[in-house]
Amino acid sequence: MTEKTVKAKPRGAYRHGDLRNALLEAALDLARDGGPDAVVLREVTRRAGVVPNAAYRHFASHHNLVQAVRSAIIARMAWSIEDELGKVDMTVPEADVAKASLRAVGAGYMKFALDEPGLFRTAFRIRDEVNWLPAPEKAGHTGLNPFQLLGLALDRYVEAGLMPAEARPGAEFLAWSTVHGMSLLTLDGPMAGLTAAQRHGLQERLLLMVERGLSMPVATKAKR
Amino acid sequence: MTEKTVKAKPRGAYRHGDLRNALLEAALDLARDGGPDAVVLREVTRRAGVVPNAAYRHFASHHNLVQAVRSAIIARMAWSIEDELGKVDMTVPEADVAKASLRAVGAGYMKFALDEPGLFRTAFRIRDEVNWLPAPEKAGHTGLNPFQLLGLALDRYVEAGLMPAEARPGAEFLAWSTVHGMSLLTLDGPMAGLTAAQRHGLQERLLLMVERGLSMPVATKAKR
DNA sequence: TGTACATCAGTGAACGCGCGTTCACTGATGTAC
DNA sequence: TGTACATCAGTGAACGCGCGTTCACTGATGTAC
Repeated sequence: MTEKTVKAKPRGAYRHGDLRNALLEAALDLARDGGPDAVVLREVTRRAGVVPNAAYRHFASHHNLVQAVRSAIIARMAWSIEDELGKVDMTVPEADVAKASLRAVGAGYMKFALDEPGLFRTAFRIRDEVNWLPAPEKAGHTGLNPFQLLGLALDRYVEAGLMPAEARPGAEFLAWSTVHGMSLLTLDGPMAGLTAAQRHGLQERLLLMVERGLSMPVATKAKR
Repeated sequence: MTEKTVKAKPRGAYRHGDLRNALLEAALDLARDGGPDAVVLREVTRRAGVVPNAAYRHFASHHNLVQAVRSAIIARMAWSIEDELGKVDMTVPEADVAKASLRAVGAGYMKFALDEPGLFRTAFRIRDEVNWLPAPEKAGHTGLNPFQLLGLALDRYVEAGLMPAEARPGAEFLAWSTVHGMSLLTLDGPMAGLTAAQRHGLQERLLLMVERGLSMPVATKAKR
């Protein structure tokens, strides 16, 4: 099989056509199966059926490739959230829409983590260098990234009168912390051994906790 | 400096005496400065002034060493939590003690993450293989590990009547998720850019959110 | 419509690197007599 | 108290590995005339 390498190489392989995307796709496959450490430049090119240094026509370095992978993963996470948001019944009263929207964001986030543990781990092992600024390659179909989708849901909370306006700044971090933490504890931590039913129960309680927590007034003494 | 390697090698280096601990200490230093990827067997032995394979007298493999490092880190995290618990005023009413205890656990956890980012990342990148069972090498001065300390604080919650007994099971995961998530967002995520004051404000709100969230009754429909 | 040419995506070979791990060894130490 | 000996912690040398990255190249493709 490996002895006839010449055969394996399609002769018309010059001008791949869409190598950049092929590399990115291969890298995502590796991340999906093996997490961040599996995203190895040489293996990526191997999968794309190309010589290792060919990657340098499209990515300045391995590090560069990995950052692109990360962005692609964040975009997919946005899809997952958008999926859940799409299920929200918009015909109910404003406050219920707001609650359901926030839940959808949290649920979509955790769903993505559980469905794609390799991708999730990859996205969060690697530090984002562009300081979490909005960028098109991280956005979902709506053009918004997960952080922005969360922000929107929280805005609805305020508009619906569910959250005091002065509690709005920073609320993303409270909400995000909880679902992010639970995702990680489920993937690699002490929650890994739970059944799906137990997990769902806890997710439910967690989202309810956030719902209530956000409605509370901000303590003034916190200003110090 | 490096030319006279002979000089650098203390002649009486046979029988190091406490090499296992020296290796562990060196590995912790590496983890502290460089995170999980910095815990490299050869560098660990270099720091201990010993030849690479000497490590194999004390650890079966690199992986084994890393697990030992992980346990040591968890123990230190327990110390940090115990520190905070030690500050709790025990003369106040039971309910206030319970609240303060839970806060102390959360605060100690986040404090450790921020004070020792390298150690924190190391402990949570590596999957625990023994399924999070209590083990002496992960315990703090009280003989309890962080998870157990959290459990105790929650027990007090129930005893003080702050939490319905049926909400107790799994409550660790709700509480842990929040502080774990915030720790990570602060270290490597979008909260990295915040000022210390902003961080403290959010930590405060987060702990308050947990406090309230735990007091709520468990929805029966969650049983499905 | 046909030919000459510049472009530049992918090739082929090689590099230096540090890693984890193995093997047979040596000689300081503690123990038994 | 002194000698013989077994133990075993640390040595020295070597291994194979896959990695990211570099260099000079080649030849299919699109463009200009």
